[in-house]
Amino acid sequence: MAEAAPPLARKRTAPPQERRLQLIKATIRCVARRGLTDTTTATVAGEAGLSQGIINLHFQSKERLLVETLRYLADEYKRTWEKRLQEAGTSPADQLWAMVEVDFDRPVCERNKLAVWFAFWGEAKSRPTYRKLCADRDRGYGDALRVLCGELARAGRYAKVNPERVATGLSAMTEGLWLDMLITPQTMTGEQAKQVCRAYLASVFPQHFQI
Amino acid sequence: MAEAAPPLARKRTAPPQERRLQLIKATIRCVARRGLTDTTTATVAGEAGLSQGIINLHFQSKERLLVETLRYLADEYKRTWEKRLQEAGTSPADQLWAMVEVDFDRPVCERNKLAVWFAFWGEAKSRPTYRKLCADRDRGYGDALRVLCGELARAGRYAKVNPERVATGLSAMTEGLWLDMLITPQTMTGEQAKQVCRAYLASVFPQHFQI
Amino acid sequence: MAEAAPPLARKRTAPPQERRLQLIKATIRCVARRGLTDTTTATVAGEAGLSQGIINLHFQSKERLLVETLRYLADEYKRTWEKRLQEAGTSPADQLWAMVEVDFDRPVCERNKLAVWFAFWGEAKSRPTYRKLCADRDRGYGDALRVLCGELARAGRYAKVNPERVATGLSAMTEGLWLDMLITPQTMTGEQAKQVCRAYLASVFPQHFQI
Amino acid sequence: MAEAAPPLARKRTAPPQERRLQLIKATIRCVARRGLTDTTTATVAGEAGLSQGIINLHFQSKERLLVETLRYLADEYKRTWEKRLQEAGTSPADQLWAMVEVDFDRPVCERNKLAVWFAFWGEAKSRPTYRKLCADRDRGYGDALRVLCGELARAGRYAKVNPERVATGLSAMTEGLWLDMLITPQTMTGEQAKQVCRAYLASVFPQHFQI
DNA sequence: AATGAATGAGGGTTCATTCAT
DNA sequence: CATGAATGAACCCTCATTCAT
Repeated sequence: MAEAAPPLARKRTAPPQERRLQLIKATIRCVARRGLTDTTTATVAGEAGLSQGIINLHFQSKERLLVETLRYLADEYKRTWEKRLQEAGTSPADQLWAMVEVDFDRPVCERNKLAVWFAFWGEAKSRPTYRKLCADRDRGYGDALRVLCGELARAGRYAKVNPERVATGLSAMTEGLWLDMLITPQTMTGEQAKQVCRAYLASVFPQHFQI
Repeated sequence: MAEAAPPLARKRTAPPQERRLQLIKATIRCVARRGLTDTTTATVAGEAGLSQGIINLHFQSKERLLVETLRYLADEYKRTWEKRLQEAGTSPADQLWAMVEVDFDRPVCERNKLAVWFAFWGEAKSRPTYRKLCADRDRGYGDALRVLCGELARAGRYAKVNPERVATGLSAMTEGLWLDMLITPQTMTGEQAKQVCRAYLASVFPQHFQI
Repeated sequence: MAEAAPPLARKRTAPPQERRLQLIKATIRCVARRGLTDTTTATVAGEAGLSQGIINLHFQSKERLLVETLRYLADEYKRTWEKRLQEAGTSPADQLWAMVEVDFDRPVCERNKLAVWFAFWGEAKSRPTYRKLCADRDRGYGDALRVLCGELARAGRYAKVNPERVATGLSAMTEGLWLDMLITPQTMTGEQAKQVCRAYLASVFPQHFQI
Repeated sequence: MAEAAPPLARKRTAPPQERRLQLIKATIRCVARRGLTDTTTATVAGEAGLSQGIINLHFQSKERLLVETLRYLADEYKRTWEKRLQEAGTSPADQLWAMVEVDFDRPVCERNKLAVWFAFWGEAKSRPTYRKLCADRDRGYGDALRVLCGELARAGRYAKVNPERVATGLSAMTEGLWLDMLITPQTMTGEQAKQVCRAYLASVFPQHFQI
């Protein structure tokens, strides 16, 4: 997993923030590898190379660890697209494409993380806490997409385009493509997924996107 | 569901096939209401109004019950779109639209069932059995979509359209829209979802779909 | 422990009431043998010759088992003195003495049960539930004692006797004697304890009790 | 308790003897407030305002802390009645009454300490160490009582009085009254308890005690 | 002398499964 | 075919104890 080179002897004690992150990353690997139903505190602690009690020491409960893991993913997601958006310049089309790429590049689009997203979505209906965190992530990304589609539609005189619907459709499409990457990784790669999205954008905004 | 007229008092014994279906339906309600991690055999049996041991009696194990539930959903899905396709006439555009509608109409698109799909997808990475069943469903539907998109592309002289990518994108979009219906049901209904898909089809096949 | 002759093969299933009693008796033995702090659900289940989960099956929680055990002891105590009182005839002195004897005869005064009473008293300050049950037992017995002392005081023209105080003192004395039986069983037996009480009664009601 | 004048900021290090006492007092409060089963090393350390590891540092183990706490109570008890006995003059009756008062005055008779006594008695059957300490306390006090009752019986020509039994009964009575103070504090105060004992003594030694 | 992060054995409890009825 | 009392492995969590600081 290419972790930062650890000190020769693993420290017996570490700053809380570091331990928490270590455990969250172990949780992601664990949920990806075994699913949420087979992820136990022992499993996560073992994956982190730490002892049984460590999770309750740092997170009070397994449930809290899971929530913090979801929050970590959502934060990382947001931080990533906000950064890429800044780097993408000022052209709405470039920005829109940058948003698409975020979804299919690291650090967001690792198969482990996709698996974890689906694991939480799978519990979302019955867990308001999860649902809210998922909804927030969605809304943030979706709003940015809507703004960009709107700008593009006006800029390019795409009279018939309903930016709202295009943004919603694009956002949905990336999530569906994640599912394909999760379920049939051998027939759907990040690059292919980008092309599918590009084809969509090309058909909606033909002046700005070509396949 | 037009069940066979029940006797006045609920039968204490029933044909196995009927009991199995009853338990599968209880499982769907249970997983939707409580999530996979909180779904227990007792919970399902209780939801079905039956006794503790009933699941092992009819399915040997909890795991088998879950697999059969997933299989039931996949079968129902397939049966539904095959039937609608037949009823849709011979126009590729009509057929394509029928396929979209299947995804957002009953019996496929109930919020409970969406929740269950996501629950299984959430475990799919770590459970080859689930993954295979999910992949089969996807492939079946996707293939049909590809054929229809191909026919339409040829029929309409949509030279630039890559039917493969359109089909993949459309299929992904419906799954992503399901997620929206699951996570934010108040901002995404089946009708809205259809319109988002229609907008997509209209931009790809403007001669055949209008918004 | 002189249980009712069991069937040759111990029944695998038993009426709930019977199982509960079996577990309560095992709890008494366990608490007496190991103390409340070292009494675990595993310990009790083992003592009863049953499996781990049995306690939660029949009592929902360890705490409930303990409360029911206390309630059992309190009920048995009450039942026992009420019965003895009836059998003791109508003379207040005889009745009073019967009450004393109850405290130092079976089934109430077994060393195991004394140990359990003290175990609960030891937790009573911090557990209102225990305290209430203990207070109820005390009050019931104390009230009966007060009535009898009052009758005796009037009947015998013991002008200076304050029946309330005598009853309270007598009740306290028996509890303190239980402590002696618990802590130094080799120097305090039930018979000796009775004599101590008798000496007390003889000094208060000399016409009715002789040493 | 006239502690040595503390420095402005609480000392981070203190003489071991002082720390031990501090922890013993914290233990008494803790056991009284939460019971022995819910008293943890963390709880005691927190009550003392000190850190997790402090108990093992000063007492090696939790068990030793508890034993030392019991020993502290027993020592304090002995010191207290020995001192009061000295101050009580030479009249056996006065001395006897002083012994009774010790049991219902500070520092012995605080509800917290009563609770702790009962907590240890509750474990005494299964813990020889506790039982021995309790027995020693009892014996010391009981012996003194026996001597005094004997002196009084001879002095007052109480021919029929068995001093042994009276002493045993009196000692038992005070312990039983402690139980009343513990379980139903609103209906039994130290003063009332003394009166109950006084009534007992008045009936046994009418020339020396009046109600 | 004191801290508090870390450990890991063991606690109460849950739950898939069994089996006598 | 159906029940539900019983089992026991495994879960999450607690807590006495250790040890680097």
